[in-house]
Amino acid sequence: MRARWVRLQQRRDSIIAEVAEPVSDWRWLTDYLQVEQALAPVLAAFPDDQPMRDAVKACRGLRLLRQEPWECLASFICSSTKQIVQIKQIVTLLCSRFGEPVSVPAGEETAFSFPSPDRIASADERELRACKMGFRAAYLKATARAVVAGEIDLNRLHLLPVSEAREALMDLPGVGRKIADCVLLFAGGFQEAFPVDVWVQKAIRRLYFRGRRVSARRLQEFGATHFGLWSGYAQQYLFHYMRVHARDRV
DNA sequence: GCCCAGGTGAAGC
DNA sequence: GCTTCACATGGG
Repeated sequence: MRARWVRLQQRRDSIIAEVAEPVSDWRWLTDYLQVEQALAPVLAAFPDDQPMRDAVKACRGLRLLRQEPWECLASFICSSTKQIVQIKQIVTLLCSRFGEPVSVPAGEETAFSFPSPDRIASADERELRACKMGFRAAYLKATARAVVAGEIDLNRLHLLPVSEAREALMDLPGVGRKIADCVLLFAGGFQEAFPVDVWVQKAIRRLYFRGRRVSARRLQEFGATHFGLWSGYAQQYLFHYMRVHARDRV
């Protein structure tokens, strides 16, 4: 997939995209933003309970992206026990040090593509650590090598049954259930994937278990069964609701 | 200083 | 099976 520069602005009923070069086919962007995905049937499939009603109300219009699989996988490998601002910083450093320059509009700062698996696989682990990813550097490099070696075909994961795709991802170093589910959901289009991170754990504990002590395993089970066929979307509404609108209030 | 962060893997019961 | 812990690094 070719890397492109784009700046987006949201308007009430539209999105304005500024690009570096003339574009005749916008599918690369509409696919990424998933703007063709009708939200009504998704929201209608959510459980009809107060937590989901509140989350939907607070996050009106929220959609999932359809990300490029390698970029998604590599970014989430860098994400474990990191704050989101720090993850952004790591990804920015990775791009500027290992990515390729992309064309930008006149007057804009140089921008870089997300680095290829090949480039990460051949990077020195110390160079990767210099991108502030700490112990995740070894995982990232080992996974890049596995991808380069053809041990997994990220671009064909979406053709597999979800459980097989998940197993293949979890065979990679540094990839457990949560990161695997993120890649399935954000890059593979598996709408039933339900990544359980600390935010979603908090959300489910507070909203559905009244703060009672529940094992992570049990929360995973609940998430996968309670929220229906579009549980991945439900997860994202809960996640965003919790992070941006509720935090400690719920 | 202390605690926590879009977890994982290894080791301990 | 489950729970606990180390793993880098930075922010609050």
